[in-house]
Amino acid sequence: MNSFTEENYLKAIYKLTEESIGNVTTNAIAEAMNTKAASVTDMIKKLSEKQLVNYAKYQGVTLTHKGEGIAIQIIRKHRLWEFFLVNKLNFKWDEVHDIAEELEHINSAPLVDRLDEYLGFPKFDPHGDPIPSKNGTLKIPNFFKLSKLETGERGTVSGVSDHSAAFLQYLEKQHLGLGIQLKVSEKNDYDNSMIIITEERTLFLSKEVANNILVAK
Amino acid sequence: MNSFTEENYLKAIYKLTEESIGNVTTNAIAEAMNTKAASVTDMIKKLSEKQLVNYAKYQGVTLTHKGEGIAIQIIRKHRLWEFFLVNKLNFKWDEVHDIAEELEHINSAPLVDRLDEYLGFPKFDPHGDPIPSKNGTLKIPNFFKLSKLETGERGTVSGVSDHSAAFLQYLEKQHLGLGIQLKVSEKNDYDNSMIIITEERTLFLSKEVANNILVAK
DNA sequence: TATGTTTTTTAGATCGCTCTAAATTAACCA
DNA sequence: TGGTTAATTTAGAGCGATCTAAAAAACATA
Repeated sequence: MNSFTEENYLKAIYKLTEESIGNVTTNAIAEAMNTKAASVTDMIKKLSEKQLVNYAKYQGVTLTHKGEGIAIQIIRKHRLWEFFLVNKLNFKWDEVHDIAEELEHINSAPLVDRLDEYLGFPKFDPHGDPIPSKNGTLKIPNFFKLSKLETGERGTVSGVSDHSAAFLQYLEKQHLGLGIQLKVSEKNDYDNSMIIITEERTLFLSKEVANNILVAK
Repeated sequence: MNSFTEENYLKAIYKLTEESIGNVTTNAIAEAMNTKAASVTDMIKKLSEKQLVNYAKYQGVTLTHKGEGIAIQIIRKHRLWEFFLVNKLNFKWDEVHDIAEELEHINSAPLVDRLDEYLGFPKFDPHGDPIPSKNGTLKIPNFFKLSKLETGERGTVSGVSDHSAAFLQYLEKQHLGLGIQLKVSEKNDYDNSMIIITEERTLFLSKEVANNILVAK
């Protein structure tokens, strides 16, 4: 059995691995976990002894097969619970992250399986992130940053890369949510802002916002 | 904020208070928590500093108003989650205790309130224990030990005082569950065993079993 | 490639919770 | 009421996770 802390390290390393090429550095983990590099080194050694990460001094880490499996199961739990909170308990998508951070550490395989079944085996969580299946497979959807669309192109809002309440609430205010169809009406080269048209309204979006919205073409 | 450990101590003290008269002793807590008396003394001091228990050396403890409030909220969460597991996820009543022991420490008032609403504000958990309301009130139902019924008396199975999987599975095997109506057909003074008649069958129950079944008259 | 900078690791300490062993206090009973 | 037993507390230590400060390795670039 692994502690909450160990699980959080594995999850952080998994996510950093997705974002980076090559090994994940000590400092990157420290930043992601809001802790100090020295603490990370200690934990890495422990995880390495448990064969959950591959580690050589000064070389950063990668997850072992076993470590990756655990990380994926935690992510599965997190996303299933988010789905539950939004679709059964009527939470808004900006309210569920912190609660799911706690729920993801509940340790019971039958609970996860029954929850999955109860929810109808959902494929995506409320933020558009794919939910790993029981056996740990996860098909990465083909989403693009909205900022990559060209003038005149159309897309459907399908995910976000910033899960903060602040960002999600901003989208809410603009009436932007998953499933919204849009068309790029104008792109501004100077600041990379853009103007888009949805069924409801015309919106001005900054570079930051357009970068954090994921669309399917 | 209190740690899981602190919460478990408060819960244990609350339950011991229900069962005993006067202050709860160090040894009783140690036994309930599966730990050593010395550890209990340490924790008691900490809880006392936080004003969650009243404590004087060698005198045992009582919960303060604040401590009792926290304990009741944990019990509320435990019982709501048990109800959820049985009634929504189709777990059996002997499978839910350990999972609820984890879920009860999830910290989110809106989560508890919405769960309560989602479940239809249930009054009793799957073992017949009353679920405290949001404001912490808890009406103790008027249940008796089955062993207290006299020959010829009737009752309805309404609760259990042993929540172990072993006991619950035994009841299951005898087709005894909440709501079952029964009549005492015979009591044996020698070993305090009894024979009861339900709609379905006639059962022999030992003293131990009859002591742990609660009935409403 | 040598030197300065950044990253990472090590050493040593702290905090929360637990333990064993020993000391202290309370309770019981002859 | 004094002595024995049982309950409780104290003292001191360990473990997991964290930190700061200092040392070591890797890197970057002039």
